[in-house]
Amino acid sequence: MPQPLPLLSRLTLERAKSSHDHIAALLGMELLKGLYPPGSKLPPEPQIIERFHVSRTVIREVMKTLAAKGFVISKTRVGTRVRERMYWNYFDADVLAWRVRLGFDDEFMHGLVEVRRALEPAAAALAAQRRSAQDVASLRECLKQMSRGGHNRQSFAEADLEFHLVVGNATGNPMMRSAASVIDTALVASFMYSSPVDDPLDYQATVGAHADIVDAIEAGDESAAAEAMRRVIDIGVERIDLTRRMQAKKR
Amino acid sequence: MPQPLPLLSRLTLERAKSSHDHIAALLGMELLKGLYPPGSKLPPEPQIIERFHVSRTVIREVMKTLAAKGFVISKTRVGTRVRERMYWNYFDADVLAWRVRLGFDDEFMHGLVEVRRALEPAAAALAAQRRSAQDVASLRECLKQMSRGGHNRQSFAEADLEFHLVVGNATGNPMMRSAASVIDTALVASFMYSSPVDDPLDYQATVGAHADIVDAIEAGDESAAAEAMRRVIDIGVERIDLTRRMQAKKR
DNA sequence: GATAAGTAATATCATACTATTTTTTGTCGA
DNA sequence: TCGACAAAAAATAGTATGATATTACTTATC
Repeated sequence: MPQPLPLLSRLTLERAKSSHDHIAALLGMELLKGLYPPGSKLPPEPQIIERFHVSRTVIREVMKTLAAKGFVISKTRVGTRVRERMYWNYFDADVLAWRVRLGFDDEFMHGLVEVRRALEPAAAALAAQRRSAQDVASLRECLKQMSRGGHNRQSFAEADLEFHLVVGNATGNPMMRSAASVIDTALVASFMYSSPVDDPLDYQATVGAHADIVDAIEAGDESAAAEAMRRVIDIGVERIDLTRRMQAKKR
Repeated sequence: MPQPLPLLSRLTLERAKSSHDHIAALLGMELLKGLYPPGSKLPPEPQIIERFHVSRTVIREVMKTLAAKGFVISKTRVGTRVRERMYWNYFDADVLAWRVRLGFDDEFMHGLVEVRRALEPAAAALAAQRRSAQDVASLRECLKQMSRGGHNRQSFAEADLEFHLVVGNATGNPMMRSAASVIDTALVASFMYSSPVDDPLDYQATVGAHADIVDAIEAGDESAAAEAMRRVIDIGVERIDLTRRMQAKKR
């Protein structure tokens, strides 16, 4: 039987991996950092091989991975060139994981939230429009998981992620599903930074707002579902802003 | 000097390419078609090699590409397994190109439009909030390109795509930029199916609606920009629905 | 049952060879 | 002498092949 899926592990643990994954992440992060500006050429294969002490096979497969994510493009005789940032696929679990590893700065946070505010209320509205009885049952189950006491940051984050994945699924739109999956995984990583479980009031508000979403979806009320989803996102933003201000004061 | 970018060519032409790209597209499309259900295992390497008559190198690089897009995951001794559809990266130029090649059915169209209606008005609003003088100038230039006469489907589609890319760029949000780039490229492929240039009234309405977007962005009016963007999308939807109905009648 | 040996699949390595394009060089004609 | 075209060379990624390493499942052994 297939294993249960490693939900957050990809973003959080990142331990020992294949040399391919290791080097892909390293080069990916260097690209994200802007070490190789768009339009410039990456060093030729032999040089990269030299640098990492691996076989050409590994390097080539890494390049294929980076090319698949829109970062580079290779041409015979010409070399491997970095593409314009516009073509970099930020809607990608690996890319976001690399980005998070680079640091969770304000700019990145806000960009993520902007996308989330655009997509997720729309997803909630679609879910309200098309939800099946099964979807609603799954959401209620998620809610139960979230509201059961005794959560730590990790376990609450997983429950929260699961909730949003189910909403994405209920839209019946594959693109929404895949977007929700990617975005939320990255967002939830922020829970490692500041989490609702640290503050009882925050915790209660978060769970309550999620319950509102379920109610609206069950009732088939699109605009209420979208509105409730917006509230959930905003609560998260406030928490993060608050944490930041407190940390700034401490310094 | 770097070449001008091949905007649509990736989605439309798809000519002779490397065997890697060819096989990646083939397997990617088979996966999209559901030929290998999630959870199942792909045939082992030797069998795939047999099938395509290429070297192991090529097959392995194809697998890395598919893995990078979230379609499969390979493990030593276990084999290559198809992942749940939720993890497939639909926000990807290649994946959308494969999907388009499979056919532009209603369901796909509407899914695309739903995402577009969620993201692009938000992008327009952000652009209105942050636009630079340079952005506005670029948009005006795009508009001029769109409204100059003598367009064929391809050339108008390119001008339209460029417009939306500039809007995405003006948001200053990398995720918005990359999303706009991917989505619009796929959407614009629909212009090969039905284009505003075929009908003078439609053409005029489309250009006019785009002009409204620029005006709103320049004025910094977020909600007007979002609203105008919604109108642009809806005009496109109407055109496509109309084309479909006429084609259905013909049969 | 727990442990160890075997085995089948991908992961990596090493070394060729091929194909494609850019650059250079050479040739011819004006 | 200059310029235009053509042929040759060189550089780089693309493909091919076979060997070894690693890993997780299976079976055998105690």
